Parts: sequence; C-alpha cells; structure tokens
Amino acid sequence: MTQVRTRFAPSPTGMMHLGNARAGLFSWAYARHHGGQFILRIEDTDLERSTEAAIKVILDSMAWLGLDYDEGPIRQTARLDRYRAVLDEMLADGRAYKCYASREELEALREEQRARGLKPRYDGRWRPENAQGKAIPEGVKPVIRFRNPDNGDVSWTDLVKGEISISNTELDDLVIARADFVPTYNFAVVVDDLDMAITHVVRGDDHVNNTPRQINIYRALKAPVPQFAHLPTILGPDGEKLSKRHGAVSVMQYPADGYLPEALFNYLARLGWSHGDAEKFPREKFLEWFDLAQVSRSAAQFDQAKLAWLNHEYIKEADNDRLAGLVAPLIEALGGKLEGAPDLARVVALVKDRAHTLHDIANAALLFYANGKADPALLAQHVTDAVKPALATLREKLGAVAWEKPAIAAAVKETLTQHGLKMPQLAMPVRALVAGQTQTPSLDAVLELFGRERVLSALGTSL
RNA sequence: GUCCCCUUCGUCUAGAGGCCUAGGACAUUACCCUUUCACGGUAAGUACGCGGGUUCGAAUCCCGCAGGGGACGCCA
Repeated sequence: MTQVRTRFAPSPTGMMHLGNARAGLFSWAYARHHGGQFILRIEDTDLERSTEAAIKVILDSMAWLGLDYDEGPIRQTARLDRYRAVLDEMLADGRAYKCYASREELEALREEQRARGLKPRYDGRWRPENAQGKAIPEGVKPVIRFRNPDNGDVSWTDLVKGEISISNTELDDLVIARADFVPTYNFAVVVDDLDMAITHVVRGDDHVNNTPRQINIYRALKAPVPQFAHLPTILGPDGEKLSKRHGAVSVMQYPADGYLPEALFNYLARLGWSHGDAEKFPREKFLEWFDLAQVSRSAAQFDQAKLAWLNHEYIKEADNDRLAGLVAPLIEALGGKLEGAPDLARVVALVKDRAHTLHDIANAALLFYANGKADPALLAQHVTDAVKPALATLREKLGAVAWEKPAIAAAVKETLTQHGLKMPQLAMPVRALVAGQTQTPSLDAVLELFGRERVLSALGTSL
C-alpha cells in the first residue's frame, strides 16, 4: 500500500473553533498512526473573506495543540495558474463549459423550481448542445461549469459513515470557476488533493454532499479517487451547531482560559472517538490506537465540565516549574507581587491538586503574593481574647523550632494540648493573621512557605 | 420542498444476535475522610426514540414512522 497522506484544509475566513481543530486532529492522527504524511493547506480562494489574521490563528492553534505538518502551509491562491491550466484542458474537450447566465437569471430559476417543490438545480441551458446558435449576452463575464454526468449513481465507502450513494440526477453542473477565473472550492479541492497525492480525505461531514460532485470531477480528470472519511459535527454545550454567534470559541481562547494543551488534545480526541473505556491517555497512546473505524457516526456535544476534569487531571501531574511559568503572569494580573515572596513552584505544588484551570491555581496562590491584610471584621471574629494566650504560646514555640513542616505541625499540636483547644479554634485565627483569609491549604504547609519572619511578625500584631 | 446522513444514561461513549437484570467516564446526589475551602474515597439514581417484522432469542438484522443534522451559492 502506498504511503498515507492526509491534509487539513481550513479556510481562513473566521475563527478556528473546536470543530475545525478536531477535524485537523483526526486527520493528523490518521497520518501519524500510519506513518504517513500530513499537509496543511490554506483554502483562501474566497478572496473577499480570507484574512491574514485568520491564517495566523490557524497556525497558532495547531502549534499550541502540537499538530505538526510535513508540508505547507500551502495557499490555494499561490496555485491559481495550475487551476487555470486544468480548467483550459477541460474547456477544450467539453468536460467543462462557459455559462453566461446572470446571477439574477439563476436566482429566478431557483425560485421557480422551489415554488414547484423541486430541488433547485441548474438546468444546463449553456451546455454546448443547448447553446448552439444562442447569442452571447453583452457584457456578461461567463463562469465555468463542470459538465456533470446525467445518469448513474455516485457511491463510495466512507471510512466513518459506511456506504453512501447518490444519484447523478440529484446533481447539476456546478460552477468550478468564477467570472474572474478563480476556482471555487469543489474544484480547487480536487485539483489540490490530486496534486498533493492525498490518499485519505478526512474532513467534517458538512462535506458529505459535496463528495459525489468531487468524485465526478476526479473521474473527469481520469484520476484515482481518494478514500473519504466524514467526521460528525461537534455541537456547542447547548446542542446547537458551533457558529460565531452561538457559543463557538476560538481554540486560542483555551490557553487564555487556563487550559493545558494536553487536556484539550485529550478531550478533543475522545469526543466522538473511543478506545474501549480509555478516558485519559497521552498523545502517544492516541496515535497508537487511533483508527477511523472507532469514530462515532453521530454528532457530539461539547461538555465543558469534562474538559475541566481532564484539565484538572493534567494539572495534577504537570511539572511545577512549567506551571509556575504559566501562572506567574496570571498572579501579577491579579495584583500579586512575586518578588521577595515564597517560591512559586513550591506554592503551585501545594495548591494545584484542587485546581481545574491555571486561573484556579493563580487565585489559590495569590494569598502568598498579596499584602495579606485581613479584613478587620474577620480578625475580630477569629482573634478573640480567648485565643490570644494560645497565639502567644505558638509564636514563642515557632520562634525556636526548626522551620520545616513536621516541626511546625508539632508546635501547633503542643500549643493545642497546652491550651485545651481544638484545631480549628487555633488554625482559623492564625490563618486570618498570617494569610489574611481563612480558606487556605493545610496550616503547617502554609506557614512553612510564608517563612518564619513573616509568620512571627503577623502573630505579633495580635498581641 | 428535494436529496443525503444520524438516533444507547443530562453529556461523551462501550456494545458488531445470547457474556446486557446494558459497562465505563464526566456531571448530579448521599455518605466517609478532614484543620477551613478543596482534593480524595465509597455508594446511588438515570439510557437502548416509536411501531412493526425476522429469530428459540434483538440495543445489535430488516421495514416504516418520528425527531435531529447537513446539502441544494460565482462560501468553504
């Protein structure tokens, strides 16, 4: 069997959302699983709507998710000469022809067909045999249409959906080049996939209906038809299709929201694909297991909560220095000051188990980097006259003890016994005094990280 | 409207005729742990869209219906 070659071919006309990313991920994974090649192609033939900014977002998103490509990015606009050459060949022998019907004329035709309950289709009025002797209208720049076969069926075995068959009578002569000679999607995609020797076209299932038209073009070009795999749609959290105004979020929003790339990668991989009961798996396992046959055939709804759970799982096992680097700017954005404060990697190690996003880590870590001044009401509530003697005892013990968690814990315990108190009775006021809040990780760990100097001085203010 | 595709717990899914009184995960609820908030642990509830077949036996095969999605552009 020849080398597997797949591609991801987004159009830079909007944002790169999860649906696009998932299509890229599966296409990439299929190539990698088979030791093949993966090509990135930018479908920018829609000159009106394509933007450089959108191309950058595509490249950034792929880099963040770790989807590497062997060739590209190849822009369709760089290949216009090639499309024109193919167009000329097809025009020369009647596989394609010029159509002078105006947009208004076509719109009227569609209206009329719809009114009669028919599927709107071009009626072939400028096919060579129908155009005999017909006057070419003044000032109309023609489009080029593909001469679709009139009879028979087009069928293929979709690697995800199975057998699909459509009658040629359902199809019409589609426009393959606009009046300005720029090819349309259905034509450019065929020429490209052909020239780039794509063996497996893995894409969203909104293209299922385009596939028979494309197969007809492959045949007209006497070219081998690749295998097709149509991935089910990803729906938003509300079950609606992802779209700009309906909850579609750019892939690059996820790093901004504090998600790790391995978490989104894993989530996307598992959405609409499964390998037995496997839920959490590294990319190596995914590449080893991935197969189109396990892709589900129905649309899948995005679930924020499950992504958050995976992110939590990956945060727990992530390297502390790496997390510290990611979280540092977030803490500063919250007004925290990193200089002269406890080492961030150690703080991260203490708080990351409870975090679902990097922002959760930043918020939990902030107490070590804020000014630590407690609300007077909070102090009044916890630092009562009844506990002050105990606080004094604790301060004295902590002044003498080795500054390590076990010794600090022992000092706390002794103080408790000595004053006949329960843990919360002492821990709460200490937290309020030292950290400025009563919700913190375990007391001994917090005190250790704050350092003796800060702890003694904070306890001193209460006496 | 016409054509194409899809349909298992709230969500993602396992399931390819008997292993299914339908399994896992997230979420939910309860309990446990506990030094607050969490984390963690244990447990529970919840699903084969509907109707007909085929078969000794159907979530699994066939037909119909309903619902959902997609396409019908000089967008991709």
